[in-house]
Amino acid sequence: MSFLSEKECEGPIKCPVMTTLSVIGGKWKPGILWELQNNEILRFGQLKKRLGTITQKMLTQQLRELETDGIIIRKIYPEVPPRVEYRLSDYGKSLSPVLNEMANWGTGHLQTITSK
Amino acid sequence: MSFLSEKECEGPIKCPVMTTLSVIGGKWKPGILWELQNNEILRFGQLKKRLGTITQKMLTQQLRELETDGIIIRKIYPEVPPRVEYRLSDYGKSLSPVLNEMANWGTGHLQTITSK
DNA sequence: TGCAGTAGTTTCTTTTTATATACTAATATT
DNA sequence: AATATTAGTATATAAAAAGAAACTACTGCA
Repeated sequence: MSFLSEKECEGPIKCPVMTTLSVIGGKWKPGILWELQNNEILRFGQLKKRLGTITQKMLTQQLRELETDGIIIRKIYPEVPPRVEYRLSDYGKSLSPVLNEMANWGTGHLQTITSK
Repeated sequence: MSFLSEKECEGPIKCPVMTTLSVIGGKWKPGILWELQNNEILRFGQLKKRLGTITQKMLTQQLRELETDGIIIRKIYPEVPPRVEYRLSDYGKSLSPVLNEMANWGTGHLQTITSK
């Protein structure tokens, strides 16, 4: 009937929806996840190009957070010039139903608001 | 295979995940939606009490945004002292699969991070 | 010697979000 | 006449998120 228990959304106890938001929220994370969902492996520069207007600082920062949360895997090749590859972890792949639902609803909502 | 098309996440075209985020994101909206999902009808003051530490300004602001997006319905009773009731619209109820997935994943994630 | 290439880091500024606090209106109750 | 009640507004402030721009390291190549 409900999607979370009363206690989980009260007082100092964390609401699980907000927990999810803390992992995939923000301006760039959805785009990063989307790219990694579609491409399996991407280097830093490729990711940056695909995201278009993101700054290096933001990309690094968001990637680090996703890595810390166990969503993505960062693989460094000790070469010069440097090469770093990013991919979704298995845990990160477990987000796909969430992202799917969000994307579906968002697509419908976009139609709703642009057609009236 | 994928949850959104390439174009939908590029350039000036809006990413549908971010569209959804723009409606349900932020610090207080998940909590508001959760309360209205569980209680059907709530007055301003009841909502405020349940959310604990939210300020009146933020509550008003977030409620107005949800109303503008068609997610909730605001019913004013011309009484003194004033009475205003909030409830989810049918459109707002269409968010429940999204919130469900988010809550499920968030619950699992909370366990993951607190058990290690 | 000096430049290209990659994946960053650092510092500073701007923008966006959120908070704190005080104030209002209209009536009923004390 | 003062006070409580409810759902807000208004104004100012603080904190968080994002952006801009410059800088670094290491090596190969011209």
